Amino acid sequence: MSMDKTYNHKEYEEKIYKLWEKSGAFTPKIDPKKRPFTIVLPPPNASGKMHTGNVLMIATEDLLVRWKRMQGYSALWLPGTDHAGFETQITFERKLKEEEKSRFDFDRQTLYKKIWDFVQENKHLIEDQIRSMGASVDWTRNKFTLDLDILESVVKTFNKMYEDGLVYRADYMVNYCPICGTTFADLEVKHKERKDPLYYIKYGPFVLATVRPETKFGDTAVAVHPNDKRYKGYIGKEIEVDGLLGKFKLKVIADKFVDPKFGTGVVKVTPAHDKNDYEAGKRHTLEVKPVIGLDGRLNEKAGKYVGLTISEAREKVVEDLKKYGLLEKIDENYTHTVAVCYKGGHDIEPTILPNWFIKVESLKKPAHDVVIKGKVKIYPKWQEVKYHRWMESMMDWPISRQVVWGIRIPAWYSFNENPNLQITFLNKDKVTITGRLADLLKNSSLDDIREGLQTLIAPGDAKVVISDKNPGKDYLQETDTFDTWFSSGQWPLVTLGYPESNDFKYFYPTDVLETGWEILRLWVSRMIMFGIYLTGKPPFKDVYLHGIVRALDGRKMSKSLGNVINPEEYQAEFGTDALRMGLISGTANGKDFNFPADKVIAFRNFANKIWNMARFMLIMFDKYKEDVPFYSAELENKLKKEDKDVLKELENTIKKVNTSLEKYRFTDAAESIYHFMWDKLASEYLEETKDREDKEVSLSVLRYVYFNSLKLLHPFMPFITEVIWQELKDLRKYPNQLLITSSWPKIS
RNA sequence: GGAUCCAUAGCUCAGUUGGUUAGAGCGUUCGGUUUACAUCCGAAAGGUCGUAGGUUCGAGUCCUACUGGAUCCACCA
Repeated sequence: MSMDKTYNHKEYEEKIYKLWEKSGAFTPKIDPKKRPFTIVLPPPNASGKMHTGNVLMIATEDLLVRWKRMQGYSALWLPGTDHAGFETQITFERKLKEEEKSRFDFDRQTLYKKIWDFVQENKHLIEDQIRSMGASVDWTRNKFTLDLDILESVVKTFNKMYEDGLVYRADYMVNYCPICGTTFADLEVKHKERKDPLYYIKYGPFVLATVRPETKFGDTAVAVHPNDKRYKGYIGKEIEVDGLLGKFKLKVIADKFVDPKFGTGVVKVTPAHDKNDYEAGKRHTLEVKPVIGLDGRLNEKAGKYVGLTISEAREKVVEDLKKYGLLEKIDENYTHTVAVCYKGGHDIEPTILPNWFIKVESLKKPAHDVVIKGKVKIYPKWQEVKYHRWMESMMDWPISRQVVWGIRIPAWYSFNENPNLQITFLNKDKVTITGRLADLLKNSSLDDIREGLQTLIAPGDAKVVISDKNPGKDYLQETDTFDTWFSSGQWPLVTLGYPESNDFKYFYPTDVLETGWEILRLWVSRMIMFGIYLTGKPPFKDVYLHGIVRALDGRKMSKSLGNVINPEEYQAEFGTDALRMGLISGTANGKDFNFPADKVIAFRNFANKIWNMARFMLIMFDKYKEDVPFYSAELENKLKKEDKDVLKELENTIKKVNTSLEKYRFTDAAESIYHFMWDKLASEYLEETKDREDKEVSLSVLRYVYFNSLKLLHPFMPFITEVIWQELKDLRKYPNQLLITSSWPKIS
């Protein structure tokens, strides 16, 4: 008898985790006699740190897996980490900056190697945190999104899609961030409200309003609304404009996208740097004239303004417009929303670039159907609407990213056929050189270029070979990498060793995909598309979407607001079990919720409560052990009313927990165990046993009910329940048994 | 502009198909050294369920409008 008065989680958690892992409980066998139950862990960022969302995710999935494992399933929870393209590269570049370096100081393979090392150094941090959370994941099957076998599999899928005619390359108006040097998907662009000056500038016979005077060098038309009487006479005509670079002529077009009420009802059209204008340009076959380069600076078409950044150019252009009397007025109180990239919050510069695309038309229909037909169920049900709306409106998917840290697209350009490749590379003297490939080859060898290659931009009509290997010695590989979601979209397949492995055959399709609702479209929809495309089967049966854990003030956690909650502090102070249970019961139906600090405390208290129940049992059994039989049917005729009551209530609790978990109503399950154990078992029944003469009956019932309660509670609070299970070894029929692999309580 | 969700005790939230005195945790007040636990025990206070209508024998729960808040999508030259 050596239990302290209070439960000290720090003393036990690590030990217990090792006990579980060593026992092999985390590693399910392929057993034809058992039914498989599979969850693939949504891989956290390999170089990141645990945040509250991860904790909720792990708590929820561990709960499901432990429950199924105890029910006798061959339960696999497959862990892994994500290379997290952008995020990691940005983190790494911040590190480089501290060393007064930047990504431009390295060729792409050196940079890749450096990031690889950086991630490998940090990967164990997140993995250790997953361990400390008590996650019963199978570490023997641990994966990383850039593991060789994963990489091969992802590339193979791309090849197959290419052969199936689902891949194409096209010029596209992309959301380009000049600071990050890469494009962002529409979903990754955020809209921010901001006040910017609105300039009214003279434009030939017109005055028009714009916030972006610096793009005027790329204007190829002026547009008005077709019904706008003020300008009817001009439609279809050419006007002459006095510009900062001299006189030029522009066509006046009529298009409904113009809002006659905005400004003066006249709009300059810049197809190369505005989405609307680009679309309008296509309708009216306007010239597309880019004036801003990928470095975010004005190019030679901007004449004397060449080389200025966007903001510098805006300032200078406005100044000059004033000087030449071309600026009519400035509205300083104009508020509009601007597109910014979701990583750094930098302004997005819409830009035309050739990009790799996936045709989604044939993929999205079946992926939509499986949800409509209920082959894939989304919980909570009300989130399903978001899925339908997305599947209805999904457009072709741009999958290329201009970052190094990712899976390189297996496309190859031969130098013979593509002399116009735009190349940037570091030569042997570490000098950055940019130019047409054919020109560069006059001074450098192809090998030097390949060695020092940083980026390659192939024209839209480039001749390309898709191959997982270098097709010949005069080829250069595409420098773009896959969108992270392209590879993680195949995660349930590739982690299980698709298509041939025994694991794949046994564990696929998986059972539950559990994740936050914010990546329903980015990730879940893509997994369903890939799953059906490659195997004919959706990759999971149920999707459970948890809410977002917000800060204590009800707002989203963000570094800039300074309201981020570090889960580790709660974990250290109140214990992992309390933190997990607090989060699990913080929300009932997948809605967003504020971090439930008071519930964490409540469950710490609860942990202590059941701890002390165990102490009480030790004391009692120390006294009466020999006289107390294990509970069985033979005792039934000796039972008193309170015995029958507590047994009945245990049954009800088991039922309640089962049905709640089947419906993913975790809070309901948690609350019913909590109230049963505290209010019924501890406050009522246990008190009654103190006065009972027939200790052999009451203690037998108490032990039976208590142990079954521990089992029910185990998936929610795994550490303390297992600790008690071990502490009470001598009170159990099978002292060597672990709670984690014990059997789930049955209803008689 | 399109859409979704939310509004219940001081705080954070439950309340699943409309059905008896609306619940929990935390907090508050009062009282407890009963040998498992003060991270405990006992008791109490506290809600016209955002506002206004409607459907119904009956509405926190369904419908309409409004007010306030959150979020998503699209877009703003």
